[in-house]
Amino acid sequence: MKDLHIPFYLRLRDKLAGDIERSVLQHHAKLPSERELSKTYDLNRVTVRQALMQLESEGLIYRLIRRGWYVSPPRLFYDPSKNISFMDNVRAQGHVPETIILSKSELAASVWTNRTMGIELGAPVHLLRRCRTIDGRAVLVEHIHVNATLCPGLLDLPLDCSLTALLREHYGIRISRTRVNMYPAPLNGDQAAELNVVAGAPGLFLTRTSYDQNDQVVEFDQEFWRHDIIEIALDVLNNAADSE
Amino acid sequence: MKDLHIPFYLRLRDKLAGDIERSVLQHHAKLPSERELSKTYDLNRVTVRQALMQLESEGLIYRLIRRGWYVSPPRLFYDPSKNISFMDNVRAQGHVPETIILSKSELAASVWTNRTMGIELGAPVHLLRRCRTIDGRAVLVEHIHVNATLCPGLLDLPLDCSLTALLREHYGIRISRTRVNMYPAPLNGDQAAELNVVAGAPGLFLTRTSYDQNDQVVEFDQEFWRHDIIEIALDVLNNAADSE
DNA sequence: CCGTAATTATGGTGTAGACCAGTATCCCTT
DNA sequence: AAGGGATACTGGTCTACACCATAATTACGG
Repeated sequence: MKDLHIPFYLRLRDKLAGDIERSVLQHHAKLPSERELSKTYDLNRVTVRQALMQLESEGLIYRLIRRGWYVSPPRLFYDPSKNISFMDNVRAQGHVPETIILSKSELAASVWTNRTMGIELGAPVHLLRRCRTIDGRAVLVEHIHVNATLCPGLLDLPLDCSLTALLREHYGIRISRTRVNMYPAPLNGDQAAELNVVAGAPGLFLTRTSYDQNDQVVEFDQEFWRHDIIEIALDVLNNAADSE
Repeated sequence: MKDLHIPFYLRLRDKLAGDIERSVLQHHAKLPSERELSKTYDLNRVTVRQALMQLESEGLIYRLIRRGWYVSPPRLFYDPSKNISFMDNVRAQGHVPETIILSKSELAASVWTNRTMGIELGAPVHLLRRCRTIDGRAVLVEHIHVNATLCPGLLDLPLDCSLTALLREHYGIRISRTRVNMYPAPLNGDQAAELNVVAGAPGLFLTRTSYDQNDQVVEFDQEFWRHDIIEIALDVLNNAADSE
């Protein structure tokens, strides 16, 4: 026998999801306050929040911390197998991208840097932290580590565009291959603050390890995305002998 | 001035995360019950659950519905750009995969099927629902739609292995390219039940659209993954003219 | 008219308690 | 020894309330 009872928080979820689908609520529209929803649907505020957080995890709504809940716009497509820059990709889909430099510094390679990048302990490393926005909304923060021995003075160049282009044009470094890793993970402390979300909000963690012609790690990039911003999409061409 | 106050639920999170990292708690080990944690750390059960759900969303722990919370094992690597079958991929990483047929049926193409697969309305479509496990634990359910006109009788063949192999060997169909899409999304109702998780638990939604030599959609696969199971990893080779 | 201070409203965090629906266990009966 | 039923326990859902920090708004004073 099936359980036909649907919890209140899922019913409210369905109601609101329906309103969004039928465009009763437009993109970036503000939802009523939690207390107001609580009153109109005669539910406890805790239950209302359960429904809202459900919708958030589905990517249908997002929140501005201590300000309210808003309807999410459609996702941005991202193809990790292609080397299209963030700026170009966003523009190609009809939106306005922006890059904000949060901080830049040079530090000595730690044990961790040695492990992930193969840079000898104490050697100089550039650390660049940037925030990217789409249509004025912060969608990701990134921490970029660059082997400073290969590109001294990099941080004095204009850093609000493609780093790969800078490396190629100013230092003759060509990225031959890039390793991309990603998995869903919540945004914590610092990243959450930059993105104006509550600590622990769902996110997508993506790393990019770029190797040069000599198979040396030039750049190690950690990207913390809001989870509801992107949809990963790639085309796979099938070679002769494969199984699935 | 920074806010130095750390909420109780995050402190408990940190404590438990530390225990897991230092292997005080082993993989698949059961955590104390919510009420017990509530008592030992002198916190309300709601607050304890907040910490547990935080750890769940980070992929550090998972839950068996109404049974308890357990420590997650490491993630499985998955390269969407390669055509390695689930079975091979799991085995290659030292685990035991299994495929369970949930249901199989033939139905007439709906409007939705027409849109996504380009099959004319009313034409026959095979629908296969499977569940995949790793070391005995259900990790994903998949709904596979196959253009039945191209492969009559497919459902009478053994379906617990690679479909692509069946299509090639029995029908001479070769998949020339596959479109892979994915984004984080919670598991709802049916999928959640199959995976023994609570409705709304975090997940990863992945679709695979396979085209044959004539660029016709042969197979449309929807996969609902537990979010903590996989890490997507792929290598990108850089061509001559790219930006980032 | 503008800038600032006070007020109000909002979401974020937390407590205490309750009931329900499944799971696991143990004990009793056969 | 095996089966079955009562029972304790677990997580899942929900209420009612409270307090805080910050955002938005209003009121006030120069």
